[in-house]
Amino acid sequence: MLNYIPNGSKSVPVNLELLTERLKVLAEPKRLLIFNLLMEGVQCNCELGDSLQMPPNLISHHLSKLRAVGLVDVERDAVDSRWVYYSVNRAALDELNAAFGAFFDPNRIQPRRPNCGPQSLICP
Amino acid sequence: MLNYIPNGSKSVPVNLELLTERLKVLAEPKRLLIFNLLMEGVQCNCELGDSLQMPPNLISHHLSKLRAVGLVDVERDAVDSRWVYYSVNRAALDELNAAFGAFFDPNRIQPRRPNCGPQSLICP
DNA sequence: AATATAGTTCAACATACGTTGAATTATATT
DNA sequence: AATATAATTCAACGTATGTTGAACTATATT
Repeated sequence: MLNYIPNGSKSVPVNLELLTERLKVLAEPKRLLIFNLLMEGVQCNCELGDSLQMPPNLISHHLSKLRAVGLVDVERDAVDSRWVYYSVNRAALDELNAAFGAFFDPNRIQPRRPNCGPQSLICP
Repeated sequence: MLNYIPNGSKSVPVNLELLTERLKVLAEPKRLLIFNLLMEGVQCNCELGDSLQMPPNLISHHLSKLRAVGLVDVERDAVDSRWVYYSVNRAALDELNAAFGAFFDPNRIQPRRPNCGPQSLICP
């Protein structure tokens, strides 16, 4: 019902859709650099643009993708609302680490159980 | 020399190029499903195609991308070399987990140190 | 020798996506 | 009121990439 993979889906330990979605957003060189700066606490658009030598509209674009998957939060400055501050969403980061760790856990690796090939008698 | 990011690069704890490269390969729904089956020990092309209901040439294509970044190994059957068996490269998986864990470590999150905005006196 | 099988490679297509420059919004300053 | 500033949105472009069907390679079987 969740998906129609005959064999594989039964033991998938995580929400694969969410994991793929977030990995896709992170798997981009400049976005990963932006995220890295956010991990260090740097936050406003202009700072990111200066540090990474990227135009502000590109920063905006990449940040909107990071926001779309919940990895980054936004807050406007209380004194001068022209400034917006970006930060890593801690809960999403924890979720990401948990999902990634569960999926890529080396202990999940199983030895080959041949259902096919000349050393098997099941498959044609 | 390594790269020309003025501020951000100094404390990046991992090889960002390799991490991005591998995440890019994994951040694709069907490839993640293939990799999931390989974690479970299923290995030959035909099995993957049957389980995921995908044509063998597509399986080949995705597996070649997983191989290209070292995450998957290939071995031909000793008895009948028409069959090829795919497996997760344990060393690469460990590397991936180490890099991911180091980069997305929640302890890396720092509070904002304003270099910009109205609450700062440095930046215009 | 001829046929079948497992898998790969190739060419072509459609779509997704990062990048760019200009226009736009919203707030603050003069 | 007019100008400046921080950021976003929009339209357009070029490239990258997943998908498909057919051709091809290599090995095994009859």
